Amino acid sequence: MQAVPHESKFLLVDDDERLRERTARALRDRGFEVVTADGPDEAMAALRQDPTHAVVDLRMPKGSGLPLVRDLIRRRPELRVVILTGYGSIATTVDAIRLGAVNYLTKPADADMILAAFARGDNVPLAEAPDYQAPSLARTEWEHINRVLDDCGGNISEASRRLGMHRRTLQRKLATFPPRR
Amino acid sequence: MQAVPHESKFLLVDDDERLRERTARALRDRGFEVVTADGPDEAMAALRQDPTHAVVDLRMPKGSGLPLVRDLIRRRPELRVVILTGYGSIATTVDAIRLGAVNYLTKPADADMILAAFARGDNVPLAEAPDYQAPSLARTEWEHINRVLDDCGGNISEASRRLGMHRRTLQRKLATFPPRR
DNA sequence: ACCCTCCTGCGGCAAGATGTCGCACCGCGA
DNA sequence: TCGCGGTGCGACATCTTGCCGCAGGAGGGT
Repeated sequence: MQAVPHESKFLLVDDDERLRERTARALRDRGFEVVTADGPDEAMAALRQDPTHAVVDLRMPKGSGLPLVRDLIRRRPELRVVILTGYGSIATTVDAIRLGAVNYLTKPADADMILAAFARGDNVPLAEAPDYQAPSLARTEWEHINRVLDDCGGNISEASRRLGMHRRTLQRKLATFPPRR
Repeated sequence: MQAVPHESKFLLVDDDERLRERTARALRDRGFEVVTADGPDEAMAALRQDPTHAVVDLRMPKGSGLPLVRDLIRRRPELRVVILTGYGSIATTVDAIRLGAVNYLTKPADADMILAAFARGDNVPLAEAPDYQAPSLARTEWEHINRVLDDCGGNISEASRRLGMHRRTLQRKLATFPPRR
């Protein structure tokens, strides 16, 4: 697995400005150039700055990011795209890969995860020994909670509603295992 | 989403004979031709019977099904392949899609799910409204349990160990929500 | 300022779920 | 036949959860 070339230029597409800028900064700190866009139109326009890699959030206010992925790749076939997907929504991930994305990322993704996704996306590891380890129930629960919580922008009440659990319970769970970040 | 043509011929690749034959029968009952294989070698050999669609289990005793997917598609580019993946192991699913598989299925998959996967795999639904519904915790827990349990061949003790929960607890959960099948 | 709504954190209690024993039984291979 | 591991189930202590309630804060509308 080779690393991402240092002269790469990233295009970040996400509607959440805070998250986007934070990630952008993290990538810049690592010496990469970064351009950002908060929606499909801006993203297409940003192609003029010739990014080499793109990170696209699949779930944006103005519809799915899927058409954007298609358009980006159509316009710039050499552009390497990874998608940011909310929950482990495999279905749309699969769609995105079919459209030419090289990899996917689940939502709370930091700069290192992004770089790893690109590095890994460039070559399909055929030899990979899938010594499938069944994740423990506690672990999947934990990840799902984190994902939904992140998806609700940290809103505990909202997250508890979506998760179908009592707010007090979520609070207690979060107190037990402190959420990352 | 168009249906799978009636003159399709399926190739089922799975090391579990019972499951394989059961699925084969289900597909034959729906009027399709079916050939089966219990491993990569048999699968490649079965290409001589000119299947149009293939279902490949990614997790087989002799290593990953990934190389097989690649070889199948390389030899028969027009062959439509969907993969059978254990848990929501997105990573290998993504690899398989990159290799040219048209869709994926999670493990306890019946004939109808297989047909649906093929039907859906033929066209990427760009318009799909991703009205992401966060699945409830209970639901994801339920699905994960089912997957692992299936993966352990129905062995409750083994599944409880992998899930990190007490056997008695798993028993009780299974008694409450009866597992499908 | 006022009201209203929503979110947050937390205490407490009853009800429910879980961990941990133990026991009887069964199938299988040495 | 023995040992091993799986299964189903009962009982009980203990942890977890649901469901109250309350106080405080942030934001919007009047």
